[in-house]
Amino acid sequence: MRVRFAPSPTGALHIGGARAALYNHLAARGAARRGEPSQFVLRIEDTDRERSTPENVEQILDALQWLGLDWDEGPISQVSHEARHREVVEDLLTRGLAYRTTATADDVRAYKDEHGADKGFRGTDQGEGAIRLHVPEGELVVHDLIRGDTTFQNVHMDDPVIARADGSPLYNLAVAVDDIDAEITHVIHGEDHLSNTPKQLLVYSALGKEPPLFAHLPLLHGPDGKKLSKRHGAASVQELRDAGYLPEAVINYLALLGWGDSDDETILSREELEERFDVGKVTKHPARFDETKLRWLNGKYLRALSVDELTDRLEQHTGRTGLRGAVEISQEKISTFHDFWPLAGFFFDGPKTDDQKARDQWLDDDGRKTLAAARDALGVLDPFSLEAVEQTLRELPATLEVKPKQVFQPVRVALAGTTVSPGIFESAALLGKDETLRRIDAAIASPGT
RNA sequence: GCCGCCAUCGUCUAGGGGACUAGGACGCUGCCCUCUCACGGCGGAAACCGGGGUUCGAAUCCCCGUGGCGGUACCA
Repeated sequence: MRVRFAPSPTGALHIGGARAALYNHLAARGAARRGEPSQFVLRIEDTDRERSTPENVEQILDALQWLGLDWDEGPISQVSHEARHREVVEDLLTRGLAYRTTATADDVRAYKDEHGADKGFRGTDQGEGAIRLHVPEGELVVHDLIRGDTTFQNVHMDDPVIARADGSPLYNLAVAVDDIDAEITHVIHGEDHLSNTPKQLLVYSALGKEPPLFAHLPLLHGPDGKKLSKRHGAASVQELRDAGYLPEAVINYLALLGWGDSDDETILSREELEERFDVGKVTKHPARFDETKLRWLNGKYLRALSVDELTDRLEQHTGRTGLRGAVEISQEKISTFHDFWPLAGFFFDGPKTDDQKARDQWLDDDGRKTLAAARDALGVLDPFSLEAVEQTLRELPATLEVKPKQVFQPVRVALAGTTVSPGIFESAALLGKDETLRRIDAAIASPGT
């Protein structure tokens, strides 16, 4: 099996593109596991000279690497094959299968007004202008692994332009030729290409080649059911990375977005995905990209990481060091990298100052009295260990004849400046005796209302 | 307009004529755990787009309708 991912470098790697890449990759690696020699080819579809830039290519390669989607061949620039494409075009011209015409899009429209909207444009050779392929009579059948056969009546198809007036090849010609030359066996790509496929079939048949197997993946939509785009938040792989997601979670989520097998497992390793994935079982309908489930999945993967591993990644993501202690006691409370700092930043930046409500509620007169008692009890501890802190604070409610919460929350607000934090004993132990006492003193000195 | 694809809980899906009182997951929700928030555990509500067929029997097959989406470039 030989598959390819062929993005056009017109921007960042879109999530839909990443999913297409993943499905190709899983298909190839899965087949390889079953003993079938398989390759995943990366080709850059850069024949659109206006929009294709080296920066965009770089972005796409970065994103694929981040996701762990490695390729066996490439990246191959489609433009680098231009000579070959021109040669094919010449050949088709010589054999009378293609012709030159100066007809423009407007002319095509005019032709249809005259011949009926359901009659495709048919031109004649004018010796100059763009190069179009003659569409024969009959019908073309796309054999699709996901949706079965789709039949297109040739009369509806305009003679497709395969090269510009200057001879530069266009997408439908270049794709087919490159897939033939690269001996691609399975073309797995977006459903937006479904209506292009008959045109490519024409090229295959003009060249006397057997077409590959096709699989047209349904498109991805945003939460509102509209085509996924920037305004839905994260729409590209780099945005997901920046938002603090783990690549392994993104892979798992994407794999299950539009595909599922009879097994009800949700958490699937790369290996399991490769073993189980079957492109024929991809759903036929579009799927909505919903970040909620990705968040949950990401939390699962995050918690499965060792403290060292998570610390390492978090330090890379935040550019800070010395996070291990805070990471250890925050791990079960965060779902993405981005959740970390809002939760644990107070260890490093001091208590939060933007939660007046918490101060008002817990640092009132009663609260500060409790804090004073806590300060006295903690002040004599030596060593200031987690066990000692916990034992000391746990004894306080009974001594003061108040509810546990009335001790723990004021302490929490004193240390963190807010009512949400990692465990209070762990937090105090991590801050250490001096800092803990300093923060409690500060809270007693500057009360709420 | 024309061509084409699609349609199961709010979301992602399982289902390929009887095993369906339609299963799982996220989310929502009740309880438990509990120093906050989470995590975790145990429950709950929640769907076959509509109408015709075919059949002893349809979520599953066919037709029509409706709705969504894609294409309709000398873009990819």
